[in-house]
Amino acid sequence: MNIKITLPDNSMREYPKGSSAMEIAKSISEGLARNVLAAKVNGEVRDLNRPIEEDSSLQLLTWTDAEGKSTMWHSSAHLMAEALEFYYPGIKFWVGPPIQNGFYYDVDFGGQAFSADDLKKIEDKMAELAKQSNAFVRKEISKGDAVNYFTERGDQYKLDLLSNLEDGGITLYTQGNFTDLCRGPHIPHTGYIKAIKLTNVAGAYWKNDSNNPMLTRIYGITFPKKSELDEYLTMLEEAKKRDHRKIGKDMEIFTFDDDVGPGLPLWLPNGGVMIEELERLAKKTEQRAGYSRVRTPHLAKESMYKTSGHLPYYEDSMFPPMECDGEKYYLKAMNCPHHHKIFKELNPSYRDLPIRLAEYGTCYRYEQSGELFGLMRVRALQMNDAHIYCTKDQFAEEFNAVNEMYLKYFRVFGIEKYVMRFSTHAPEKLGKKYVDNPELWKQTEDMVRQVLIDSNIPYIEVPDEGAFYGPKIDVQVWSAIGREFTLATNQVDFAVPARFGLTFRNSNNEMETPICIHRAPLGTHERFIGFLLEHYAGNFPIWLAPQQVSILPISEKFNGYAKKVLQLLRNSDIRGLVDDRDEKIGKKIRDAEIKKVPYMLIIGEKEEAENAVSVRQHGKGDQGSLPIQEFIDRVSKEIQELLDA
RNA sequence: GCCGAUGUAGCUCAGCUGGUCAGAGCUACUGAUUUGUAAUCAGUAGGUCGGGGGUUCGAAUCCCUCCAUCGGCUCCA
Repeated sequence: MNIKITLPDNSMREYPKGSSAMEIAKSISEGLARNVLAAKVNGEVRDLNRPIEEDSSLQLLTWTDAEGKSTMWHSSAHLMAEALEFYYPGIKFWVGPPIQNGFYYDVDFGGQAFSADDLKKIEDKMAELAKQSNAFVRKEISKGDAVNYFTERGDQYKLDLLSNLEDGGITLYTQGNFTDLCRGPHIPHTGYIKAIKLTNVAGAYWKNDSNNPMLTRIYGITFPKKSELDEYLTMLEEAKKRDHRKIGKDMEIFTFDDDVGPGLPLWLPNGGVMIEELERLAKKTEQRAGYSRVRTPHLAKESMYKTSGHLPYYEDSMFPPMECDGEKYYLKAMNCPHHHKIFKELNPSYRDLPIRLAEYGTCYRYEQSGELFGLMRVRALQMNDAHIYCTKDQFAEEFNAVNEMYLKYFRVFGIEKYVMRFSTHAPEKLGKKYVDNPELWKQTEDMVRQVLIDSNIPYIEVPDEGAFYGPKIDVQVWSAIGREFTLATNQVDFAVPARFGLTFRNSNNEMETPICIHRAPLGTHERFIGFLLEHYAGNFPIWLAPQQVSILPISEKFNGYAKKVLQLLRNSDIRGLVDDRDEKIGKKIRDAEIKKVPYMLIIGEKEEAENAVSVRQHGKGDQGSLPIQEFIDRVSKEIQELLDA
């Protein structure tokens, strides 16, 4: 009897019932059969050698398919487990999934020491086992037999997994001397794994719960070709060079100091310039969009955070309070309550709405010490914050305008890869995790969703991740080295204004509670500049570059003219420096290139005589000579165009 | 906070199992040189080897502890 197999190109072929995907691959081409790792049968990824019993659609997965990679990495995790068990008999395994780059396995070493120094011998053992081309053998087993098997081995972890599995469809996989409870699928045999790198070892809580004991998590990655591993390692090296902590140090953007404290960044002069430029951009953009700027203190009394409802939920993330005149004061971890107080003072009528209060507010959050990470996770942060108070009728338009602002910023910064993470509520948790107002949840979520759809913004919807007071959108971006960041956040709040008793007088002369939109398109200076450092690898667009022009006199004789040029640049708000060291021009150029200064002006006898400058552009080389004023006009125009994107 | 690792001049790093181990390059400073598109030469200066305690005749090197950083976990802008 034959079955019909439909391939991705919609062609159909007939095979005897019970043919395996591998046999089908061989029938198509030898080359394909050599490269195929797993098969997608009717949408389910499966082992290649499992017989196919009915008419099916079939996709043969290779290394170029994400699912092909995952299958290989999952199998690699098993291979690693086998190597680990060889050296550390009796250790217990939790789970070993494939991840974005490679795989890990969580291991309980039962008190035996294991460190990064031991990775090499495991790698070598894995290579040895891979060469044996041991088949991954799938075996269906009843739940009872499985429980017996793992009880006998005293494996509480696999028993825990089993307790959540239904009888039927439970499978074991064995390769060489290692057997694991596993749903599969796997590659046919270990010989497919040609290059192995165990990247690091770390602790991880069992079931990701910090109340549970820690297991040892070992990360690794494998490839079907040695050359691909080399490429991957080179890529990691490159990523290291773009790390914002390294660039930030090299370019003197920021630093930390033991005496100041962990997570409290000091912005060096170059970082100060970037902050000034970002704030200038934000203020201008917000001014045009009808925002009002306010300023609020860095602390407030305990009572305000009780009113806002932040204290009970947020106390652990706030710095401990300071006692003063018999009162407790907290450093602010968010600007919202202060802004709410301002709204209240304004006592507006519906004719005054929307009211948009903006502030680059400084907040302090007591992040756990292990969470601090360069500029990305800090304890003092300045947020591009604003709160928009509007009526229900105004909400969609206001929300859309906020989105437009996000998109403008993405253009200015050349951010092409982004996703909006739209977090909604979970109906069954109304009244617990979420404010109990189903109509408003539905209404605001529908409006937000519609704005996202209308503006054609890529987004993913995540249920049960909203704030307690409303749905929110987090902007996910990816830095050039592939690190994912939540850059900015945008939240709808229909609850806290009520807690503060915020009202406006509507057209019927009744008091009504406004909806509040929290938004911070540029996130915080800390995280945003951290992101920009990696995004641009320090090669900032000229408007943002701490130093825009380096003036390089050929010899000391021209230092005077160089200073004159510098003053002209400064008069036109262009940031420059004269390199008047007693060095040769080649050296000065080299140093300016390394510092990634966008423009270098080489100045000698000819330039001084002609009131000109010789322009060299970073990364592009000699651009010829220009009259000074022409250069200034060109730079000013370039800056304007970048900001008007 | 938890698991693991690391911490030597402003920067990048040597310094193996305790005894000329306090070093190199870059930077900075001084002098010579006065230079045309990615490194001129020479000299000088710089560190109680993260802090504190201990073991030892002797510790950057071994032990304890604290701090910070890094890789993860948890958490998040």
